[in-house]
Amino acid sequence: MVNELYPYIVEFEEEAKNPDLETHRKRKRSGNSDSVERDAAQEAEPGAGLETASSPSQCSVPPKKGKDAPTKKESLGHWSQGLKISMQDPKMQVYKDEQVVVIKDKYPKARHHWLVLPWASISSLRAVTREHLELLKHMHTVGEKVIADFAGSSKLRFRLGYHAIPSMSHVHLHVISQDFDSPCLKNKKHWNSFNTEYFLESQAVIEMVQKAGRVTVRDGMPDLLKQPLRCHECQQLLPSIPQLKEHLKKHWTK
DNA sequence: GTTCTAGAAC
DNA sequence: GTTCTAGAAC
Repeated sequence: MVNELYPYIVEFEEEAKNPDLETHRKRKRSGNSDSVERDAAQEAEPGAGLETASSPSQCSVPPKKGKDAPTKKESLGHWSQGLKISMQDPKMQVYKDEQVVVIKDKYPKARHHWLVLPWASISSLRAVTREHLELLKHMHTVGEKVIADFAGSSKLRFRLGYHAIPSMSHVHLHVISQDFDSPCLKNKKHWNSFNTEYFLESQAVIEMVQKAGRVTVRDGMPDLLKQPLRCHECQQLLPSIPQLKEHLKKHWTK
């Protein structure tokens, strides 16, 4: 049986956390300089991004009047589409029901870090309307259930929320414990994306959709990622990521 | 989103 | 000299 959305298999590159892989850490770069932020700020484009460069069976995609036809190698092969693929992988799925699926973040920024994704293709919060309200509430509820099921006995605090300008396509709710004890947390952008207003509380997003019918974000979000590093527990300023990470240890409940 | 690395910061 | 950050990745 053919999966219409994902007609070909994309292999995930396993991250080199395995010491055995150390010797061939060098790998081809697959860089793409397209601006992610601008991309995320645009409206959803239904139908776009489902074709592949090497798909013999799907020859004719309705050509979008001349200009920005899908000329470049992108779409599903592009890193920003990775969630669409991960969420389909049973090995990644921690929970699923008719509306949503939960996977572990591939590069967790804390001891517990999950993503709740709807099966429905919603590119980002920009595309969210009141008709998605119940879905957003369900995503939140499922997030809380996953916490209860997998970290219920821990005393860790959790937050649920969305990045104001996500890098990855497909709406995803972050469910993340507040220890931020993870080797994948490496830079200022990582920290500030979860510890400034760049992180939009799920509850606030739900209320915004309820009241305004859509999600709007204040200007200057990219600048928030460059703000000085401040401890989320005691507000202390730290001069570098290594020093922040060392500081965080004193708040651990371990 | 990550990796890699030049050169700034210490 | 070493640590650390920040920008490119065709």
